[in-house]
Amino acid sequence: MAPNATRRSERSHRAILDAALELVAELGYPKLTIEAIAARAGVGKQTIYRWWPSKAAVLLDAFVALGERAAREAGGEAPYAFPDTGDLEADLKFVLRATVDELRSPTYDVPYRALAAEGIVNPEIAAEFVSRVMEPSLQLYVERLRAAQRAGQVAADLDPRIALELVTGPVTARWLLRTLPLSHRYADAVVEMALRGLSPR
Amino acid sequence: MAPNATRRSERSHRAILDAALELVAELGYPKLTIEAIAARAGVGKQTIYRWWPSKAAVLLDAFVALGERAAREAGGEAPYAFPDTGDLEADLKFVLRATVDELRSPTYDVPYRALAAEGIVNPEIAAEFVSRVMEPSLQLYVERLRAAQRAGQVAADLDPRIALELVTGPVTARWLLRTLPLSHRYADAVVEMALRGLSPR
Amino acid sequence: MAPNATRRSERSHRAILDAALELVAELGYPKLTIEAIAARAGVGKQTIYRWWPSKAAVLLDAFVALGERAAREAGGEAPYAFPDTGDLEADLKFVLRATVDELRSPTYDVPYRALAAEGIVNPEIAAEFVSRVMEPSLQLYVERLRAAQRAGQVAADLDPRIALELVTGPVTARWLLRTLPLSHRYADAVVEMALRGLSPR
Amino acid sequence: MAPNATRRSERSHRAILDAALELVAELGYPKLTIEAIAARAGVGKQTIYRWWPSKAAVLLDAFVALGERAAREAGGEAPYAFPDTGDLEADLKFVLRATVDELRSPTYDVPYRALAAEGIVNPEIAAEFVSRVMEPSLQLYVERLRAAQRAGQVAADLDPRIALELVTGPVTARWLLRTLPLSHRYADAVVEMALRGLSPR
DNA sequence: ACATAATCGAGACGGTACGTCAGGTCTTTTT
DNA sequence: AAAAAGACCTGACGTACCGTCTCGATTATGT
Repeated sequence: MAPNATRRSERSHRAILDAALELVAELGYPKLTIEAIAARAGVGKQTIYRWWPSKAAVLLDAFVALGERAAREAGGEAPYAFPDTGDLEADLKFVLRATVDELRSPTYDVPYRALAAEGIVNPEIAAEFVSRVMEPSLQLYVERLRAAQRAGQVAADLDPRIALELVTGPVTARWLLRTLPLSHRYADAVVEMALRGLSPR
Repeated sequence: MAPNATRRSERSHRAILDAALELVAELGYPKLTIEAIAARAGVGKQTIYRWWPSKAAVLLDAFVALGERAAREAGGEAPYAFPDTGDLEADLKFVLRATVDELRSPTYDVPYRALAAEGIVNPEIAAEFVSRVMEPSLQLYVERLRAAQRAGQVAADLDPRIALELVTGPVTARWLLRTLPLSHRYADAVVEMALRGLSPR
Repeated sequence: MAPNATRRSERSHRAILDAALELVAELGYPKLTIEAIAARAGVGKQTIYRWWPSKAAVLLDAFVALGERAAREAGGEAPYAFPDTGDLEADLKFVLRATVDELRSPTYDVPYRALAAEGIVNPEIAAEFVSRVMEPSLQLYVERLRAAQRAGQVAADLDPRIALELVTGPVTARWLLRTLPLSHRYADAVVEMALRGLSPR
Repeated sequence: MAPNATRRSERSHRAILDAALELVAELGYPKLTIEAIAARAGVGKQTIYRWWPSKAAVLLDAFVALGERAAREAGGEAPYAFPDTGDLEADLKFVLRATVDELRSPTYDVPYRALAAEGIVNPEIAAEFVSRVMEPSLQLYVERLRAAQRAGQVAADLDPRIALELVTGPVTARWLLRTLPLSHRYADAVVEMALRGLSPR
């Protein structure tokens, strides 16, 4: 029943992930089909069904692989580093602007959205998506915020895991629901408000 | 070409919306089909295609109608009022806790998620969803925040349309991506952090 | 469940039967597929599955329709007449030679064989095949033999339903199993032996 | 290319033939698959493809082996003897009744039919089937009929190869096409008619 | 009051993709 | 060298829905 992973064809594996990303970009997620992925990858449908339960699972693997490849190509040493210049506001703005850029780049936007949409409706995919895509970067926020707490730049009694959402939540929500467009200006405004709070000083 | 809305069968219209909500709750959005809606509503498929372009559009109408019905049954006069007790923090917590409750009730959760998921991938639905479902309630935040600014409880130079997202964004993001569970405690923490900011005072 | 036959598309019906006969001639029965029939007929697969349970059933209908068409084109009055010149031996030879010709003509041979083969392994098809294709012609033998009994040319105590098989059985068996080739000479020999018997007179 | 038969595993060979017969009895010929045979025989698929070109070929070998085994178990010396009591009619009835019994026994019926069906549509299998299964027994008829001719019980000018078909053809045809059921009574009637002929004496 | 035209329920149709099965080839490891 | 195991590409299966279309049957005015 369970296939023997040691005999898996690495050639086909790669081709499937590549085809999935290409096709989701060309057609959009709803028109992405397993049949088309198989055809584009030059692979039998069964080879996809043998290793993945759904098109969402394929796309998730493809997206994670894309991230890994990008990381490998970019900085060799510090793949997912969060800057720490000592200036928390500047660091948060830098990262949040980078996030906005990523969310607006077509390479990431389409599969990212697709996986988010699938996850909204499909808890298993959501769990995988969160643990493999979201959490690793969120964890970097936690670490940076803890450093800021140690430096006295963030109130010591705050839960950093919640604090981070004050910064990322607004951007994520805007991006997903398209209530209003994302911009660097918006990222900056969110960081400033989050740090200073709404109440006047 | 364009059907004459005055001749529309109100009976069928209602039956379709009801069937859509029932079925999305029973089967989940991906397994919801126009054919099943038609069968459950005792209606020809064409009657659905005549009035709606997609299952998402049907569900959106059904969901809006559900909201209107609920509002009609609840408070007769002020359907979507935002409390203003003078205590901004209390008012925000009250509303945000209510939002959390709504997002966790199965009646709302399933179709709400479905529409959000569709919107993520389908800009037209997103636009309709935002303008008919999201914006009306967000606008209430804007008004309440403006009142708070007049009362000197919120910094006067802040854009209330962005400020509100500091409060709602984290909740929306958690709900959509299921990073961590929603709770009243979380709602309170978000309001407190948003008002006071992360930096120590 | 059961489709409404009054709404059936006569256009598609014909196209399917025609395509089935064409394709079985081109590819042979084992390579005949419902998918190919649908494609050739310009029809959705479901339209075939709606009206027939299997490719054998399609082919059976197609073959019967072919026979009816041929009969309509040939003699308008007596579609399946058995000659009665008074000379039983001559009449039997005439009919058996015609049978041999038919069995050797590619138009009939391929689908005929296919249906026989399917029937051998599939009793439902066999029953339909026998009642719709075989029995009508065998019944003509019965009538002719009864006439011959009345005329004193065939022993009165013989069961004509069995007697006929003495004539047709050898031809059918040779044709199906391909033990030896069919020919007019063989047809004549069978008729002569059947009438006179193997024992010397 | 051509495998070396001396290194062939007799164990696997037997297991494959046994599995083929078991499975064709359980599932019927159309649902018999090479994969199932391999699984049942505890054998790799390639081991089947190495030695046989098709499932029909496997089944043919299995069926022949079955016959040989039965013959070995039954009479040791004269495996396929045709009785010659001097009474041709009795001898033919005896053999034809035995044939009817065999054709009605499930052990033989299913694979026999399967091979016949395959042969009808596939001339190569037909040729092998005829030469290995049919002809050996038909040859016995030829010899018996020749003896009868020498004894003056059969007209000397008849071709025994055709004469035999007058007896076996009707039975074979009935069996294959299932026009009417086989029985000892039917076998007897056929023998009587074949010997005496249809014409009155 | 009735003719008439649009809507309605029903569902057949040409399609596309589904997820599964098996065919026949190929490769890896074991005997 | 052959065998057991099974991954692979291929192609067909039979099913589910899509969105379009054609049918009477049923409203629901607008003359």
